[in-house]
Amino acid sequence: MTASFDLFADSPEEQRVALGPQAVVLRQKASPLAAELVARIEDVLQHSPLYQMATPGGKPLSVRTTSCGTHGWSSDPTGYSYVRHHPLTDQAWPEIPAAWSALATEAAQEAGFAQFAPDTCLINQYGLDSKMALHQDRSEQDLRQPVVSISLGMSALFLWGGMQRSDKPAHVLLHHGDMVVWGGVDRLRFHGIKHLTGAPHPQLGAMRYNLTLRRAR
DNA sequence: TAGTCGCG
DNA sequence: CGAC
Repeated sequence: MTASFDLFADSPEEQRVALGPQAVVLRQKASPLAAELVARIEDVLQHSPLYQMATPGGKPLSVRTTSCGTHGWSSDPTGYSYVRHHPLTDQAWPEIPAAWSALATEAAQEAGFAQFAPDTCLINQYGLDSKMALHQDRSEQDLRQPVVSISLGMSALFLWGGMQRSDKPAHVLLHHGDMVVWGGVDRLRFHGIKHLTGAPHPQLGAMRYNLTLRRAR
């Protein structure tokens, strides 16, 4: 079931936007918390450098990616999977910053998913030319566990689709500090990012980071 | 097939 | 929106 209209997040007082029975956008009022989240990105990237992945068919992704947690999401010629080591450094992924996992657990709770304990966080860095085609998150072992996505930096146009790739997606503008949580009947909804929009971010410049916290195992 | 193209 |  796809929304028949576009959702535009232009009212700052709006805290929650329902995307489905078990999917919601949570917007933070102020951003001291978001600033703290941003500060931890630098820590993680220092030990876990961004790199460019490609689809199993060999098409490069337009985002740069890295991970933290016990597992990291990976795409390579053999398919999508979770791996325990950074493919370039061969080192174990750094720990998920406590501020990130605590916030993800809290957001999941808010969305109706109790005791969410992420073991992986995918970090996607978007530039002005980056986008993400419609896809499903389905490499996780237990699909009863939700997905928590945190937006930082420039705003972006989020595509919220249906259970089939051809379903027409709703458009949702995501801003710095916004979180999207989805699970249950909405867990396999197709989603993507059309493009960045608005002004460069004061701290991050013409960049957006998306933190996707999941339970891989 | 987490990308991109070609057709309408 | 199907096809690769």
